[in-house]
This record gives sequence, structure tokens and C-alpha cells, in this order.
Amino acid sequence: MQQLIEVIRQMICVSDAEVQHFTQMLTLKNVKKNEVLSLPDTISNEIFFIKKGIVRVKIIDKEGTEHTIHFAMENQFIADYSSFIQKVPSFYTLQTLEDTELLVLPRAAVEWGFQNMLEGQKLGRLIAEYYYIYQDQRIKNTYALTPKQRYDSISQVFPNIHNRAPQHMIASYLGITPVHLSRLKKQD
Amino acid sequence: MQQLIEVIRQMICVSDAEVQHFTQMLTLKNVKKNEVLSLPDTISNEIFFIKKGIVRVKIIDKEGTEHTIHFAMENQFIADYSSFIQKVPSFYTLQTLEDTELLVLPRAAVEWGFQNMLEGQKLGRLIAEYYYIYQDQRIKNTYALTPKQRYDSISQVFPNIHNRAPQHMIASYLGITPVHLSRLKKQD
DNA sequence: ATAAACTATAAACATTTGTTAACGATATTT
DNA sequence: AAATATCGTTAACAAATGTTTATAGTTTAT
Repeated sequence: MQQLIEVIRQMICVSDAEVQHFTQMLTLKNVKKNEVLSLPDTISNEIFFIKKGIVRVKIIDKEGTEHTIHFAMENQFIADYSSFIQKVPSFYTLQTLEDTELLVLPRAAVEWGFQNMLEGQKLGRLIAEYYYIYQDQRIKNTYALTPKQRYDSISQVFPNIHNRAPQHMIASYLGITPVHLSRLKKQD
Repeated sequence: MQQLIEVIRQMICVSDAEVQHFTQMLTLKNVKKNEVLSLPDTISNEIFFIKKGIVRVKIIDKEGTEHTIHFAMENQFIADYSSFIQKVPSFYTLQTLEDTELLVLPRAAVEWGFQNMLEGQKLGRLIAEYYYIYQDQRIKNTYALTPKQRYDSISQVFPNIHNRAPQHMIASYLGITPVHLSRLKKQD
């Protein structure tokens, strides 16, 4: 729990009483490598906090092709946050790439936090803003950078990703085929 | 002002006193067609609310090529929100596509709202969440849909956009050349 | 320890997408 | 009203990217 509290305290002030009440609502979850954490077509009613390990988010299109949309690792939250917020069915699959330790934040805990912690709404705002900024950067990069440039800078976004995810998933994240990424690496 | 208050009241409860204080801090701005509202390389210290008109957001890459990243119209907020939040230089240019009437929300007004309106933090959270969801949808679509499919559904995201923006800007938004979009339209 | 699955690379070929230039139509400015 | 820019389409060609198949190294499961 320490780990999560530390992350929260970097964003807002929380009293010990608040921490106490909040953490009681959370549960631990251990998941083996390559296991599925969350499936599409159901409403996401929990947010995961990654204590240790790495999770990828993928989507399967109409042709049945998988696309890796996101990676998340230690000290980050992961969920289909759109599904969580809107209470609509998710489009994503969450899958571990290593044995992973998680804290599970059920909807009740998150909503309790927003409504009853003194700076709960502010925490919600800061988290949403944080992910907004990440997505904005990402959208910006898809317009202004080539796939090769994005490949060369990907470890700034996902530290050590080259040792934790196979290259074909990185290619998928970049929106290109693994064969093509292999080609791009050979050039310059 | 009515218009803005209505939009805010769809998201949170605000007292008349709050409205009174808040709206005093705003100013009106009228901008002719094709004028620049905001330039890159400076920190965005204001958020615009569009009363009437349409604004496009563009970025210029290292090769000097322009990319249309976003459109915003009536009853929406527009800014380089990343620059505003982080207080770092903007990458974007904001430009009108029609004669446009705006309300200007200076940083002081926004921060006053967050800190002094009863549900100010909640408003900030809801706005950030709203744009997060929009971006998530967009990122999802770039992976799972073809440019043609995205073209065919673009007016769901930007109503009436075909009558308000030239086609080459729509092509740019889709990440393809105007020539190629023209070709795609001819097929099926 | 062996077999099976997964991974990255490579080459040959197919398809998609970009580039350039030309044209007519429409809108804008003088 | 005339002149000038902007816009969308088309064609021919070039460049980028995808597809398929093969191969060898690596990891994983039996």
C-alpha cells in the first residue's frame, strides 16, 4: 500500500484517516505472465495500480487483428478509463507481459475518494490531466514525427521497454508491421 | 456569457455569486476569418470559449509541413491545454476558419474557479475527463479503422465539418494527403 | 533433453500512399 | 469586372509500407 499512498501524496494532501479508510477498500491481486486482466465488452468497474510488473493494452479490430495501444508499468494506474468513467462497455483487453502485482481499486473506492477526501476531486482532476497530456503528446508525435523517430524515442515514454516487451508489440504500438520496423532499424 | 454559464451548469452546480465573480474576470474577443488566435513557442495563459465560429489547431513539423490536429466549434473550449496546465511553451497554432466570437478565460479566472468555486475542482476533473475520452476514442480509431472509415464518420465528431472546413484540412486531420483523400472518396 | 512455440531478420513481390503537375471550378481581392 | 488565390480532382510516376515465406536463434513447455 505504501507505494500507492506515496504516489497519491505526490499529487494531493491526504490525512492518515483518509488513507486508512481508503486503503481498506482495496485488494491485492497477483497475476502470472501473459494472463488477461480485463476483457472487452464489459464495463470496467475497477482501476488497477501496478506495484510490480508490466501490462499492455490491446484492441482487436473487425478483421481480428490485434493492436497494442499502450503499456503501463510500476507505480502507474491502468484501466479502460473511458469505460470506467462513462460506464459503457470496454473495447480493450488488458494483459500482463510479466508476473505482476496489482492493487485493485473498485469503483466504490474511487467514488468514495472523489466525494469524501478533502482533495479528492483535485486528485481526479490531476490524474485526468496527466493522461490528457500523455495522449496529447502522443497524438502530436503521430503527426509530426516519422515512425522511426518515434521508435528511437519510445524508451523516454516507456523506460526499459525494449527489455520488457517483444519488438513486434512495439511495432504494433507504432502502427507499423514488425517486418517494417525491422527494416527501419537497419537503415541509418 | 449566458452560453458559457449554461455549459458549465450542465456539469456542476454554481451559485449566482460564483457566476457573478467568475464572469467579471472574462473578456470578449472577436476575430476575423483566418486570423491567428495563438502562436507556438509561448506559454498558453488563456482558454477560449467559442460562442460562434470555428477554430482549427495545427502544428508545423521540422520540415515546415502543417498538420491540422483538431477542430473546435460553438460551445467548446479551446486552448493548448497541455501548455496551459504545465506552463510550458505551446507547439500549436490556433486559427479561425470563420469570423469567430470568443470568451477569453485568463489563467487567473480558471485558477480562481478551481480554488474558490465549491465544485471548481470537479469542473476541472470533468473537463479533463471529457477531453481524455475524446482523445482515447481518437487514438482507438487510428488503430482500428482505415482512413476511409474515419473520413466517413468524421461528421459524428465534428458536426457539419464538411461545410465549414476545406477538404484538404480534413485530409490533414486524417493523416493523409488531399490527393489521397480524393482518391479514397472515388472508391466504393 | 527434446519438442514446440515464439521471435527477429531477410528477400521478393504486391499494395498503399505520397509527389508532382495540370486542369477547371469557385471564391477572394483589387 | 478583372485578376488572383484557393480548392478539388485526375493522371503518371516514385516512395513507403504491407504480405508472404523462409530461416535461425531463443525461450517455453513437455
